[in-house]
Amino acid sequence: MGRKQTKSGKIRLTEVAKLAGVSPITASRFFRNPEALSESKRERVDSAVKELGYVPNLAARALASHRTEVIGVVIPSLTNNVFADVLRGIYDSSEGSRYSIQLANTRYSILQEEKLLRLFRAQKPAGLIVTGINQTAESRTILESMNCPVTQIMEIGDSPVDMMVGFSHYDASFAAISHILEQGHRRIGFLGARMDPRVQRRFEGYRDAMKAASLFDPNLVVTTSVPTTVTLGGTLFADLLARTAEIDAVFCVNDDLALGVLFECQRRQIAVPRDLAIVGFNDLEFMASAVPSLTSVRTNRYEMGRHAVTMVIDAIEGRRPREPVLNLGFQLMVRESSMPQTT
Amino acid sequence: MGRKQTKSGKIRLTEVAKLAGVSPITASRFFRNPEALSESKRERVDSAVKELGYVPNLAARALASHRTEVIGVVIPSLTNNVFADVLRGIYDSSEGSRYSIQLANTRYSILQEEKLLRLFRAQKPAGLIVTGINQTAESRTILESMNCPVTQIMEIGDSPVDMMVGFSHYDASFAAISHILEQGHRRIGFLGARMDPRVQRRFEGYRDAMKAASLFDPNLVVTTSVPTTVTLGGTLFADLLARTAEIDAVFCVNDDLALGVLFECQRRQIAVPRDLAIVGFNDLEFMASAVPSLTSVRTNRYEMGRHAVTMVIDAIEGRRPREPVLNLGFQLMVRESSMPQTT
DNA sequence: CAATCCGATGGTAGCGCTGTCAATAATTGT
DNA sequence: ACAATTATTGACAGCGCTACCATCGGATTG
Repeated sequence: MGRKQTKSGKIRLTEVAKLAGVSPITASRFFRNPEALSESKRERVDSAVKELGYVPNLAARALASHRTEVIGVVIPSLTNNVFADVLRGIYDSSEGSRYSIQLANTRYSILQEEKLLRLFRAQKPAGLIVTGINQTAESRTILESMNCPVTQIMEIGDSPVDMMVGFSHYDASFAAISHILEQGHRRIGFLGARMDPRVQRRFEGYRDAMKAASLFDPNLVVTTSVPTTVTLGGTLFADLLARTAEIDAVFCVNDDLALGVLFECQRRQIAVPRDLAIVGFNDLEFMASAVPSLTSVRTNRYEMGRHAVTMVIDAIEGRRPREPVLNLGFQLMVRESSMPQTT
Repeated sequence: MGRKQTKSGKIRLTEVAKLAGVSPITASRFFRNPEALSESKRERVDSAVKELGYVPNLAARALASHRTEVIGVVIPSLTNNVFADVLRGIYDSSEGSRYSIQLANTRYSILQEEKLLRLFRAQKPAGLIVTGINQTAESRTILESMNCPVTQIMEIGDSPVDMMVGFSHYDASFAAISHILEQGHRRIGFLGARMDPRVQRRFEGYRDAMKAASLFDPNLVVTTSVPTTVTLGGTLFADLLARTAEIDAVFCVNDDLALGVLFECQRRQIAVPRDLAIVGFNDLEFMASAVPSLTSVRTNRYEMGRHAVTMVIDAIEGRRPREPVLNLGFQLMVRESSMPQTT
């Protein structure tokens, strides 16, 4: 790391420049555009930086350049496992770049989102990653006025603000229901909690797949605006059973609910999959090791985070993608809970 | 929000001051120390700010004041549910304050931690929150040279760098084992994954409780450095069974492992709690709704996050706590998995 | 060989705010 | 009533960096 700054005090770019025998502005260019320097100067500055242990003052840089090296990330929840994976992808791929991540949590409130976006605008971020495609008109206006690359994540749709990485929740849900139907089930319940826009789209996939088979029945649908928990899965399932006794299968909008349903089945001695098939969504890790193992829809959350950051950074640096919308797809992970019963 | 800045361009503090009929420095003080202004000026500046929709330039502020309004947070994992709760507490209580959170992830590497702390030091944060008490000597030196309040979270110990919020993993674990022993179990297995310092301390609590009862046996201990998953819980349990057939109970260092053990028991037709008691750690939400419901040690993670931020902000603003170490304790949540069998 | 262009470098002038300290006004004590 | 004290306020001078434009050889061109 080179010799630490001694009593002399602050190491500024000027000091580096002096030691390297160049002008401060040349030293500055060393950081921002090293290719513009001649080989010799580049090396001289480089060794001066190391020698002095120089660390750039980000505030000064931001003030002078009217830009920051911050990528804002707006997500609706910190607790939801789904976002943990996305965040990991985001932090992993921001590491090693010059950009730092600034996280903000809307708690599923679009008004809070507006407020946060306004805050971000004031800080002039280099780029922005926002969750979903259902911003308010005002939020969209803010995003468009930001003058920086924006990536919407978690889902895809027409009319991106700028770029998008995600997958179709509708298609994923439709595929899951098709699979359940193929197993011969007719009465497929739908369990939904916190009906945010993406969950809403999963419902639409369910509804359309059921309607296509002429099997849609509103009595099969149980939803709530309450946030998801495992316990809630059991509760919703109990509600469903209370409403209609004949149930072949249950599609849960996420894996926590599915696990809750499994536990409730165990409590009620309902054999899975013999008496009831269960399918979840997201494919959290525990789904594979439950007994019976639980079918789910795998989504590429970590990759979503990684791509979002890469796309934003590329765009900041002028490398715009050919296609602004990146569909990461999904995979149906068929497991025991929805398979023809074995043994 | 007042009239937006029109074509006129940038709204600087100078513009606000002009409109309010005061000097720029007075307007500046309006933000940093409003009580120092006379009632009348304060109102005049306040309405000028609203009138113009003024937003302070944080970079300029940081450059001039040699400080930022950033609280750095260093955690070892983004995926671990435990930290999700802590983070929620942190973000919740930083909201509404002037401070913003800068998150960094060490991935359980103490070298990475050193590197991140060095990075933070360069940015002169207003305060810092770091996980655990096992920093390297170098990390401690960096922390001490930071010249800002530091709170260590997740556990407590002697010799805080500055402040601490957490609980004793040793005591919590000891209490859990004592409870299992009280149920009459003698052969209590220990299952541990990713043996980070806090998990290590849980092991020590287990070991000492077992030794006190003259029941400690190294064959009962199965650990790995692999990160925790539910599936891993099953695997470790299988390993334990392969090693010693006689097992009364299993203590898992976290709830994911405990759930994995439960699933493995279901696979092997081992009745819980009749044939085996299971106790986890953290008390994640699903523990209460598993079948049978699973005993765990509840920790106050959200509160830990909240307190950490509050303590740091208070310290930044000169309100130092009387006691630098805050013990948030734990509660043993006794459930079916460790109770005398019913029915 | 002058005209042109280009890559590499430097000088000047702030970016928008606050630390420091001095200056002024208001208040108090004796 | 007058000095001493305490609240308010302001002037000045940067903080450390980069945008912008100017400069200056040297390569390219017809």
